[in-house]
Amino acid sequence: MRATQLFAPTLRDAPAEAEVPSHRLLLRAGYIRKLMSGVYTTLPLGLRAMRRIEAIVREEMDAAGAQELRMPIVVPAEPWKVTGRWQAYGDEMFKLKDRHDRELGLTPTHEEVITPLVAAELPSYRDLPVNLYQIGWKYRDEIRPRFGLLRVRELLMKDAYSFDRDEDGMRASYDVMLEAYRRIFDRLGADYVVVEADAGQIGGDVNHEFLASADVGEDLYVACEHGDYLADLEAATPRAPEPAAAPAEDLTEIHTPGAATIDAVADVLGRPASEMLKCMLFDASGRTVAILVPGDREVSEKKLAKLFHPALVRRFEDGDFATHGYAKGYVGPQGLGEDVQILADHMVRAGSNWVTGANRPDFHVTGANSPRDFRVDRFEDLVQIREGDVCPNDGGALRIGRGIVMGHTYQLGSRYSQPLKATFVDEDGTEQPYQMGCYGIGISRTLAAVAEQFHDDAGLRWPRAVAPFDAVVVPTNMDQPEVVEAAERVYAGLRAAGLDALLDDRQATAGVKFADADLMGFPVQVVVGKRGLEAGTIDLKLRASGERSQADFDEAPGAVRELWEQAP
RNA sequence: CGGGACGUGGCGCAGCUUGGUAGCGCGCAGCGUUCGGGACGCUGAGGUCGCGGGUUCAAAUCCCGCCGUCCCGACCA
Repeated sequence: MRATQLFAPTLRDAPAEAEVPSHRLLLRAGYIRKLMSGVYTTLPLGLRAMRRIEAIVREEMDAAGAQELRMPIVVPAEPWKVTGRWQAYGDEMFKLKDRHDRELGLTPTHEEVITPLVAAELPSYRDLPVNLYQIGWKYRDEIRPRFGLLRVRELLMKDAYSFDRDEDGMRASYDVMLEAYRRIFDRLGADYVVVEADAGQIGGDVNHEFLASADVGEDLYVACEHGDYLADLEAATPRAPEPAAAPAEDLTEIHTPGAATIDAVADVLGRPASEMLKCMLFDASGRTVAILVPGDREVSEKKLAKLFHPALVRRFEDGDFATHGYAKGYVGPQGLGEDVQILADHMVRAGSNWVTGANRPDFHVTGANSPRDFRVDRFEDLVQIREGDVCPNDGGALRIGRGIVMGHTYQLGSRYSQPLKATFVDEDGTEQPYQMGCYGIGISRTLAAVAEQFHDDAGLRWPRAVAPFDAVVVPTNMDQPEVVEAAERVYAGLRAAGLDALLDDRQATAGVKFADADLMGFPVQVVVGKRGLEAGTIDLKLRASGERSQADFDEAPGAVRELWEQAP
């Protein structure tokens, strides 16, 4: 490819709207352009890089026994209503109507398409297992698209779906996919972790996320300092501390005027927040629930949502306090009626002689102990995890990291096959729902995630698995025919050596070409100039390390290939 | 949706407080000089100042409404 024929407009200044490195650099280096919020055009360089990723994904999917197909992106509403996701996705799903006023949607994922397809065509246990995948566009009307390709409304995704006869089969298929995913991300050169995660909108029990570690990652995960525990922040469960055995003090009411927050009470009493018992009220589809956590901890509303699913949990608002007659800021678990369910975090077990609300304005109590002064219906994992919490496996300290979700795998079981009545006839003649798994990789996001990990001040510096070109040949003196001619020969030699090279044949100064080469991030730069030619050499630069070297002009292809192989 | 900011040639910005001529850098075109880390000179093209309304003799500038974009929160590949 010649630069004069490549549509790759570079920007000297970063557009003001781009904040994170991947967004800024993909725009500047001419990989993408924005059409509207969360929707991007992929320019030739971006498309090449994405195709490199796709190729690796395809190879590993095929090797793992999955077959590629392609499904529509415009789909009828009905199956989505059957599975409940028409409702569950809500405004996040793009919805439209055709001329007959039929409700249609743009696909956020494809369970509702593939499941009926398989059910109609693979009626026997003899047809199983099967694993089908596609690489295609997904649509999600995100609340807030951001960070360039990292969170968009139109995304390129590889989605695979496995269908098995029973749960053992599903788990086996799942394990095969997990292995394939590891190979994919290893080959991409990305620095990533695999964590147990929250299932979100998709559903199912077991699931894993593949996270590229990155400062701009929106997903928090916890990792044990000893490396034996990894989990998504929302799925992580710290080890519950040992119950404490302090002598119980008397329950005493104290006057705490105006101290309606934990901090205020801690201030008034001169005691740490960890000795307070935070009692938060929630409404779980009409039922009142009290959640107890130590005063220095936050309640994880995601964990609550999961615990109470399918009931909808929401925090009490001012109106709720009023109608139920609770004093906001002064609620304590003592004396709450039987109609109120009281859940406490495991950490509450470890404390005693709590300071908590007295259930009337401007008063708290000290010395509150369970079960003498208040009851706990159930102990659950309810707190938001934080740095330094205790690893459930070995007691090590947990650290919090940030990552970008590149892939997510789920064991769905019959979450979709059941409602969609997708069944096969088993060996014993009975109808059984398929046991499914689904496996996603955000191709466009992965490109951005890799860019987050591989860049410097000068621009992108792709690992060779992703780079749109393996090398760029830069003739420095376009006014000198012998230089141009030599560059052409090197370019031809590289192609003969199996390298996908870009020849920067633009009538531009060397400085411009060097700057663009750095910006675009090709692994190897080959400089052909007058100076070198006189000595019979070319100059090489490894983008990743900035390391420069020389090679004999006559041995250019071999030398470049050798250097390229040293690239990450 | 709640909170914050921004919208002026392709990109980055100034001008707005205190209404009166639309300006700078980069990029783009032509000519010349340069030519191994974003060269230089001269000449030139390019702007409904986001949109609509209002105030005013006069609005990029003041007022109202709308739209768009970005950032912080709840969602996800």
